[in-house]
Amino acid sequence: MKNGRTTIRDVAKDAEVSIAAVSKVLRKAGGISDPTRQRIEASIAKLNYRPLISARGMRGQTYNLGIVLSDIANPFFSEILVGIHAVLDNTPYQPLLGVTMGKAAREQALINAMVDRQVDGVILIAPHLGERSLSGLSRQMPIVTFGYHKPDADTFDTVNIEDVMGGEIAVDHLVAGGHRNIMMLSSIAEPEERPRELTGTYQREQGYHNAMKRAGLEQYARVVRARPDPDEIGRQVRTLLAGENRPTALFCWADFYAFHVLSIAKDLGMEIPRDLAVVGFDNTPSCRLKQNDLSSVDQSGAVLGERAAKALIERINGRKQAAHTLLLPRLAVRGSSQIEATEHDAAGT
Amino acid sequence: MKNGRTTIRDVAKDAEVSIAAVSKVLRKAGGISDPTRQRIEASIAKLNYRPLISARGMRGQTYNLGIVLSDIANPFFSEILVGIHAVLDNTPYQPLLGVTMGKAAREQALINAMVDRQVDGVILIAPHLGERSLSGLSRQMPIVTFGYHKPDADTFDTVNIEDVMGGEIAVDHLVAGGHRNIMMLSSIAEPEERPRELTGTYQREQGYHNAMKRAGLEQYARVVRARPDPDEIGRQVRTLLAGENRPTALFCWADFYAFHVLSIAKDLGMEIPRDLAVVGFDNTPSCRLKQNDLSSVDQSGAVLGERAAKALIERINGRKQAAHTLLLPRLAVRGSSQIEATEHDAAGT
DNA sequence: CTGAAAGCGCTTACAG
DNA sequence: CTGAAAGCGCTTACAG
Repeated sequence: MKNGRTTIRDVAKDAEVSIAAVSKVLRKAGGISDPTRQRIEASIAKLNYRPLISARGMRGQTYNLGIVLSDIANPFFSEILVGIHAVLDNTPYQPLLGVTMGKAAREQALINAMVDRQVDGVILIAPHLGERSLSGLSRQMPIVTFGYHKPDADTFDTVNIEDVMGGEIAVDHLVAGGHRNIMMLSSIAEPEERPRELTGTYQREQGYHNAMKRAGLEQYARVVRARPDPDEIGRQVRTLLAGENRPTALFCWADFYAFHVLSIAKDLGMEIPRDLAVVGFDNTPSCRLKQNDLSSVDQSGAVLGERAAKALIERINGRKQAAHTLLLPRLAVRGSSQIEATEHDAAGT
Repeated sequence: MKNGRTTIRDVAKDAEVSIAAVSKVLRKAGGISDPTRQRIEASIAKLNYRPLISARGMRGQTYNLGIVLSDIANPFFSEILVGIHAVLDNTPYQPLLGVTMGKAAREQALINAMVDRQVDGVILIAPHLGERSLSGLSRQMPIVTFGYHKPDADTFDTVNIEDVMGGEIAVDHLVAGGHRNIMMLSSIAEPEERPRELTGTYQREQGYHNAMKRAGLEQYARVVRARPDPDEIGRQVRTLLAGENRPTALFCWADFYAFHVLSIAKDLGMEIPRDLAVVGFDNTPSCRLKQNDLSSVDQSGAVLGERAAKALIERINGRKQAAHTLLLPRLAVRGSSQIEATEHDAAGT
């Protein structure tokens, strides 16, 4: 009698039925006559009864879904969460968010914590785990990943955008603007279990190389990588912009990096896009601010989140084969890559 | 035998003791001889045993802590989470994040979900609930709030910064810079249960008024409020800057609003700080970017998060009287409010 | 359709 | 110090 909380027994007594009958109504399990069901539903409402999750967990589902992400500060990830919430809002499922703060060890600890809490399934956003860990985990519970390019995975679902194409359209746009010396600013993480080839970042690099090759600009192709740390980004970009073969255009794997590029360029007295054209990735809301006015490859976080949540619920409801979703990116052109560009006339240029 | 998960019974068998003994070791409950304890600990490690949270929840603690926040995209809130994580990292407690997306109804639903999941306590970040709901909730479990100015609450703890002082030092700084027509851009939310007087936003408005009065500028004092929506902020600010008594300086209740002000000012061809000085609040990382270069009232999110987490754990461990923490803000001066200012020479001016 | 009973994996008095 | 037993609030076969 925890805090005098209303239990299934109280409801059964009030509706004058067995607790088994109440349980069946709760789970919409059928095998209940209409009048009985209505009586039970009335008692549930009257007593404001909500089942205790621990007790359910001892036998059945917890209706908890684990959401694991590395960086809660990333606005793009927030949009994914919005999409996930939109799907979950009308379901009994409750998201349990876990943040790894970029530490791979915390990711494993967090997943263990979620297993211990018997989540019904988990969405991993840009996971750092390797394939073995992931497929091991997927034997225990349904899994959907985002930002993990493994379209042949057969024990878990993936949701991604075509990151290769994202890199390509960014570079194509810069090439069309007359740029030849186009460089890419990418990211690098600590050594980790996951093969780098599976990350969106790597795929974007591939897209960059593809487009440079196609444009006959292979000799200009150069990728610089920095850890997601303002100081290191600063060092790399300053070196880059002070160097001999200083680029006229820079494709950044994420808006976050691009904003730092804009900051450094401004600090160096450079004018954007005259002295340097910049294109980011994610099309986060800050891109629209005039002080940034950043062109960016758009991937709809909300749509991605919705797809991931739907896939997970399908899995929980019994789907056995893997489903792999691949969405297409589009480019939002703004002033950082096009003189006198606005979002409107950009298309006409 | 869920997935063949290792249970307390397996450990007991391996260590050749009773499950009660294992339980005592798990909870560090004492009443176990040293050799027995060591044998049990060895078995736990050997079998990689972790207790099932649901089963613990049926009798004792879940070691889950609820963290409820409105907006996961707010970088300041992310910093609070960093602080919370820092404290929790070396404890058995696991944070369960819930996001209300600014909807008061979701806040109540989320709290219910956490009650159903038997969290040992909850940290509410800028809650929308009224006092009755909060004190009712605090009878069920330990509660710590942030951004809820209720220093006389006796059933829950509060952690805050001195928001009134925050408003004052922002305005004092602008007054010292020669400004007289200083306005404030504040926020307004949908009607809600919580009295507005308890919010940091309101307290910042009070600080604004205090400082204006002290400087003899009462006749200039004017607060404009906008919902946290880019379009509405845009409308309000454009009206403001086009009006007769257009301000020479604007104090914004949050950096997010200030960034939009910078964007609009740029769009209107205004020069910052010559045509308009701007001061924000929170000192989020983007303030440092040169395209923003935004002066801002600093409240250390990480410290606030640590304090909140520590207070909650103290409560869980038995503290009965309320504890109220009040931290002091400081101003980070940058170019948006001071000509030729850098973070270094600002102090000398 | 309906309900009595077993049992999930722990914790907590309690007896030895 | 040690362990047998009751019980937390549900779900799940199973019998009627």
